[in-house]
Amino acid sequence: MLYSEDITWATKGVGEPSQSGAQGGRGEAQKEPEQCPIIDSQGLGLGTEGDLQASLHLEEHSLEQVQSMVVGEVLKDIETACKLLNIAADPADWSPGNVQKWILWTEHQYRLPQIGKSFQELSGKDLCAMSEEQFCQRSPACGDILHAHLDIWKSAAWMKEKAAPGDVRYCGGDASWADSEVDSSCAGQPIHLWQFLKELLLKPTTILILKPQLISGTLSCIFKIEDSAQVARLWGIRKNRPAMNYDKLSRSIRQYYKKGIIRKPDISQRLVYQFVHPV
DNA sequence: CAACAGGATTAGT
DNA sequence: ACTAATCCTGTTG
Repeated sequence: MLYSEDITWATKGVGEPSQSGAQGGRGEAQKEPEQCPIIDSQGLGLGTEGDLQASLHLEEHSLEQVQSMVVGEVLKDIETACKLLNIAADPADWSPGNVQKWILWTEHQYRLPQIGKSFQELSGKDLCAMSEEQFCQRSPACGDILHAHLDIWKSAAWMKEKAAPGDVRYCGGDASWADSEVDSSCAGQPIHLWQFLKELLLKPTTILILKPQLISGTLSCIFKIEDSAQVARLWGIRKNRPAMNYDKLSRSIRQYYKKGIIRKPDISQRLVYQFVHPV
């Protein structure tokens, strides 16, 4: 269902806005399935019918690969957004406040024109029941786009429910995954502190917590270090630096000030920092 | 006292 | 060259 819409949305939306930090290390993990250049479609093939069928089959196969990859990316993005905004994955569970957050977030992520308060007072269920026309009525500028985004969230929730009804996720204690660091971002290259912090933010832990706030219409990426000693310990483990402590770690964070990666929020508080570029 | 700011030096890549 | 580790002096709540 609505795959074609998903794909067009994804190619328009997903790739572009990942200018987070310096080199947002996200896409490197899975390489794109071999790009077969012009050769396949014209140069060699098209002799016999068998060849043609084979190449068609190949194309279909790689299309499937691309599709599942894109779906995976979309699900990951949704999961990230849920954690950042502290909202449920299923739009049907949203309160009016959640709806407001989601709209602001989507608006911000995809550089949509400002919508204002035209969706206020609507619950997630209300939102889900609305047609594209009704969306456009409330927001002529980008109602269609918002509707499409919501559709993706809806089908993602639907897929999730179908795939894992009794989904018992990692409910274990905090540091269980940390010591057996088998993390995704193992590109081999040294891990940057800011990457490590972002990683920690998106994990189910209370060592480091996000406090997404709406500041002048945009979402800021403010976080609080709840356990400085623990953060330093984990960082020391990751970098194989047993003598690491928060004093030294925070010095490294401070180095980010002039690089424009992390800063202190406007109202400076102890152990609270802010990523300059929102997610 | 622990967090914070930032200079200087060294280490590791 | 760059990032981070280490060490340090001084400030602040």
